[in-house]
Amino acid sequence: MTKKPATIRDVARLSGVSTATVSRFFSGKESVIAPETVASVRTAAQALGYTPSEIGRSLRLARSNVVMMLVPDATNPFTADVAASVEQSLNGIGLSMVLANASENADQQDRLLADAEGLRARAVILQGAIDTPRLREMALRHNNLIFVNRRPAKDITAPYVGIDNFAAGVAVGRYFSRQGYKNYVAIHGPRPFSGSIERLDGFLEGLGRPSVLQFESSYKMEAGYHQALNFLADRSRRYSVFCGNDMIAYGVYRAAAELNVRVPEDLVIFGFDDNRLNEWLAPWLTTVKVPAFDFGPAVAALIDGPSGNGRQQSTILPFELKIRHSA
Amino acid sequence: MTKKPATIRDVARLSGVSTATVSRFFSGKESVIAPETVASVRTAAQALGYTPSEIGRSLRLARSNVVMMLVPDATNPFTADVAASVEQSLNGIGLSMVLANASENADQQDRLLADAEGLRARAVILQGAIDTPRLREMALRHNNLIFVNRRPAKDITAPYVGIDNFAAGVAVGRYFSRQGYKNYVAIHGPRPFSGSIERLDGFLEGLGRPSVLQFESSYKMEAGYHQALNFLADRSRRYSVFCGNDMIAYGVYRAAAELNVRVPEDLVIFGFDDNRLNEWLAPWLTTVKVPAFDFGPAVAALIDGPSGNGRQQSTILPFELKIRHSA
DNA sequence: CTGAAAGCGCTTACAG
DNA sequence: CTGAAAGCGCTTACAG
Repeated sequence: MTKKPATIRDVARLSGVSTATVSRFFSGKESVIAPETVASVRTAAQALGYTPSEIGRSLRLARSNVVMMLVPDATNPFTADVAASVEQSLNGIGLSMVLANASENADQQDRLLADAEGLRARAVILQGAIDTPRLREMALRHNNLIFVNRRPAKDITAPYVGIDNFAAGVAVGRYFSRQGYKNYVAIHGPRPFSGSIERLDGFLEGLGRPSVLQFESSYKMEAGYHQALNFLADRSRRYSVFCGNDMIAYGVYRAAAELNVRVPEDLVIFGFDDNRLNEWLAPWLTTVKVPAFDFGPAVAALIDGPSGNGRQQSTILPFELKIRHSA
Repeated sequence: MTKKPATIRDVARLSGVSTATVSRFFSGKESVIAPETVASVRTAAQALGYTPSEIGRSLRLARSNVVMMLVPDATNPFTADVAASVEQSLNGIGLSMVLANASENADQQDRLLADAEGLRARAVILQGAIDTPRLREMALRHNNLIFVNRRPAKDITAPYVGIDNFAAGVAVGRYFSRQGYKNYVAIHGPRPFSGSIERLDGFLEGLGRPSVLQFESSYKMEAGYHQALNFLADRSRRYSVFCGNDMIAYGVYRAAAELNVRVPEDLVIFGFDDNRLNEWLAPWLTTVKVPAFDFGPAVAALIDGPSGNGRQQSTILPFELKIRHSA
């Protein structure tokens, strides 16, 4: 800052009123103030370019208007859409959202949780939480944690917004089984993410638990690509692959393309999320559609109200199988 | 928050020292404190689950550790990569980054600028700034604005980090001209973004200013798709299209696919950014590569130092034509 | 090595 | 309708 910003005292002085009155003006209590006073405060504030300090206000009110969202990977389009949806809903109730990248890394997540405490964040939204001691401890101390897209660990009580991952896995497993696919492969997400395991377990359940080749992978194209190389070399079988998310599926698809493996003739691919890229760049991908834009209102409802004690129940969003070309 | 968080006073009380000493411990002045004192403070803080309030600290120090980045569209993968790069570099020097979506909307941008002032953000990074009165006024009042990827308006003095968009446009124009392309089309980004016009003007310059069909478009797939429909109906010509960014190019490509227009035989497409999706989902796209991951260090260098007065000169990053299949 | 004290920018119950 | 005053959680120059 070149000049230091004007304070409430500067405005009070210039308009010849007390800071209390200026404060009332900026806290939406204009109706209590005499019209002439309102006018003079407004003029003074404008002349000084005054914007109330959120810091001062937060300190006084003992709560900030900042909500922090932790995401495992901000470059994932599905994650970005969920974040955009939540941000919009939050703005609608006067809150700001801060986005931070945990990068699928437990230490990084814990560091950011500490930051959120330091900022006295109004709420912490965890997209794809990793179960760590720090997180458990924080859940004990606060009731402002919201889990999105992946459930909290069993013994953490906190609201969850997202689909029923197990049920979705079951639906995919049943579909595979009905279609008569063979040579099942599951490239699931990291085990520390509860959602990864739920999707996998559901899939096994839906299949009726026959043998399934399992690979653990981060939720990235690169990882899906490398995992696919593990089994695609064997050209004698037609594998049918359930991917932990669409990004993994893109990676598998690319590996197939490079090896001249045809989809779906020689390889079946099923994704998860139905991120917006599918419509434009991967219209061939059969996947589970998760309604990214329904997250915002559901999350906002959990924070709503000045007291911050929105209802604490979880919201289970619907999912849908989107059958397209690849399966 | 269930219980209200512990304060520095609680820790002081429990450990039997003054708040000054606790403060010193948490501000990295441990070396000044007697070892036994350190130990007792540490124990007390742990017992109470104490995390220093960033709000109290910010108020006292009259500066926060928060940097706000405004992006035109967080779901654009290029934008997301630049943001990730900047965030990482900022974290490296103890700063937090807040991401907010201006959504290519002047009013929304101005609202967020006000938020940034309220938060007393250490710096405001504008990816794709829109030239508004509010922005000019703010540039006058502060010296903590950093323009990324699109230059500030001519009469705003603030550092810029990004490529030379005009030069990149020239390079593409020359390439079109050398290849003997005809029926030039430019689908450029919104005029309020200086970068859009620089790319377009450069393109015209490189071409030698022959007639060019021009369409203004937001930087989105949807928009590129709809703009392409304007000229793709005319099957008698082989158009050669310079797109304002890769997202627009994806939209054009989809329109072509739907109309059975072959690329590059019947239609030439040139993108801009070379976002990470190209490697995986659009390996056919010829484009201008902008080094997304070089932005972070360059931006951090402008903020560096506790006084916050990093060198104020701009950084011009290199660009590169990536010739692939579509042009 | 340590503490008492002032003050950062706000808001609000209280009194008028 | 308005103001004086207390206090939110910190840090730091000053004194010891």
